[in-house]
Amino acid sequence: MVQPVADGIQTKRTTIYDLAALAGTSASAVSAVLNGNWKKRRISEKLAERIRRIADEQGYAVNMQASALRRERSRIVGMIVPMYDNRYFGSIVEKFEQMARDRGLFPIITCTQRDPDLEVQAARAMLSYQVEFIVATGATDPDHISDICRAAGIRSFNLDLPGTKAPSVLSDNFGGARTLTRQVLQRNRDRFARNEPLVFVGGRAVDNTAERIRGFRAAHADMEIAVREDCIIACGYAAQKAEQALTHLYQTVPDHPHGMFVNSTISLEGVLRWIKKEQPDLLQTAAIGCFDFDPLVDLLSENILMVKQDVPTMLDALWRIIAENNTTHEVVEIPPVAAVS
Amino acid sequence: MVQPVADGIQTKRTTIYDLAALAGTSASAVSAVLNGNWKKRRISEKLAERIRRIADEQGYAVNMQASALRRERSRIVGMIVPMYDNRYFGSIVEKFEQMARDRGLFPIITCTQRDPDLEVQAARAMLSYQVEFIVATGATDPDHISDICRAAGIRSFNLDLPGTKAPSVLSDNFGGARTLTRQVLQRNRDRFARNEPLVFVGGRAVDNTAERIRGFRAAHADMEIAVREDCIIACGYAAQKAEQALTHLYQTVPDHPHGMFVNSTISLEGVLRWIKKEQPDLLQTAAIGCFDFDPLVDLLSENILMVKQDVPTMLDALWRIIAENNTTHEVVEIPPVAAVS
DNA sequence: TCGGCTTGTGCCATCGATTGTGCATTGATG
DNA sequence: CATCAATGCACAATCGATGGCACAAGCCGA
Repeated sequence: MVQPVADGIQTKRTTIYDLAALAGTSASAVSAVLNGNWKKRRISEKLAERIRRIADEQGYAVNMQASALRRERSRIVGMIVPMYDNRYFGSIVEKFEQMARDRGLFPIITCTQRDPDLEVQAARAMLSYQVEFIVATGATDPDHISDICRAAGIRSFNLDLPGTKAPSVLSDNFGGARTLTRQVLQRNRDRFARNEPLVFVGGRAVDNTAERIRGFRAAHADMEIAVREDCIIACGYAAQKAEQALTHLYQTVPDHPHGMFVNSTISLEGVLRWIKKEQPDLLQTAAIGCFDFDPLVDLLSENILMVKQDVPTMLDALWRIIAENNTTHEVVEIPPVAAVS
Repeated sequence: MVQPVADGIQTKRTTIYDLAALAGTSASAVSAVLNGNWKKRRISEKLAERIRRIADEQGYAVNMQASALRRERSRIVGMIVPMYDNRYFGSIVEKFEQMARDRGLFPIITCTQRDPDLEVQAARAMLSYQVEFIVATGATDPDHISDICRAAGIRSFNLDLPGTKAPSVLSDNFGGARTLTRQVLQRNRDRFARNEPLVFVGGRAVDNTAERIRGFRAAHADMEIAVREDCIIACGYAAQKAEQALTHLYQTVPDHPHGMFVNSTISLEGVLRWIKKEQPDLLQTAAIGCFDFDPLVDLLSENILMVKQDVPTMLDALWRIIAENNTTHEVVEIPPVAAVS
């Protein structure tokens, strides 16, 4: 079983059979010792120790493919994420990975560029690798992913954007948007003597944006300011879309307001590009709100208020639901941490 | 073989044996048809079509665990990344995933928090899942990862930070730092009438930071400005470290310069926090350079110049080396795109 | 009509790890 | 000394997909 060695590189990996031969015992003993249930199999401490030593010397690592096949349990868990272009998804991924590892699971994460086809393709690939469940984060079509998972008999969960066919954990978009909008309106009134509504930019009308717009409206009502219906622009998240939308707005709606509610940091990028090009002093004459947090923005600008979604609490809730294992499709809403700046 | 169904969820996945039974044929025919080499096995178009239809109806997905075990080829490729707290690593991961998928490979990526132990643990886990190679990006100890991979007989590659035991692709840190430093020195001279050296903040002396410091020195020499050796502070990348370092510098070195070379966007975060707290008008009286690019910073500040590392070209080079399959441990240096702002 | 060739399929061993089962020892007890 | 339980371990089947090989059926020319 021991293989030829070329240039210090083994052409073949060490298996439990190799270790068994080296230790003068059987593969089943090796397996039992190395995966920890050797006491159940009444293997002597002496043999266990010898096997462990030899495994160590050989730098043995289980073949998880074989293990998973036999156990019918892969210990792999999957997460689908839209993009890595912002701190929000970045921190979700970092935390998810860590929490998976803490539970002895192996996380595989893939970003799908907000592309529904890629999402489906990624989910199918994960199923082929026998993931134990899939978390669809900010998916464009969460229910489709749930359907695919259900057909394969594995669970799925939604994060950041809700679906109707799996449990969902998301921010309190209504509350967060309401608070943020109120703070921006207030600052425009106090600091810039602007008693006008805000422009709403970014996001897709079909997803959490609807709830945020509801919060946006509620805040205007709270402050007794009339919402400008023609200035609510759910143009998608991409920076360029936001930039174009504002260019268009300023060309076609002469009496538009100046403050803004921007629906993500990536949309904010487009907004800032537009500001730099077309309204370079806007940030000195009006406040902007951004639903999502970026520390660099926070440190560089006085007049951009942000809400920070509470990633740790969201992921705690997610893993609690994963552990619970019941079949209700509950929706858990987590309040954002706070609006800052 | 067909399993009981509960609540619309199959408790057991469909296998090629199930499909074979449904199609009235053998598992080997199903396998051959579904993985595309049915022509070699002279399976009739008619049977192939029937099998494909049934597989489709059943929503069949191969068990990659079984397939990989048998083929002795997982089609999984691994990448290790420090953190997701900046756009640079984010774009590396996005691009790597896409390029892996384009090649029919399944990427698994894990972030290791700049923790050497986690890096090793992650590499071992990937090896257990039989990855075909590992790319260590910005690793704190690339050679250790190379050693582990070599012991398992699989290839490894270094990205962003070089190692001596595997091919490496990285930015031209010397050239990039030299250009950036020169531009910042120039701007300090032109715009702020400061003819003084820069403070260097962030990074670890053992890694690419050394080359950047070399470029930093060269630029000072180019401009005939003496480097302040007591103001070169490779305090690590973490934001807090940079913040503390500057606090300490301003307390203990009274005649320090004011412009800065900051070694990453995450260090910049600490620098900006410190500026906001302790020197709120610094950005109006001195220019800062940052080795790494963040579009939001670019749009919000006039006086922060940045270099953008050329991720697409770096990854093209990486995959070229991966495809080449030769054993030299070459180091490829890619010039950054440009300094902007 | 018979051997030889092509075509189309099925059988079975195999990948490496896991686990139910069974079989020797050993020591204790009557 | 016989009996029995406890102890320590090995054997072999199994997970699902793959691919070498054998084999049957059909066809052709001699």
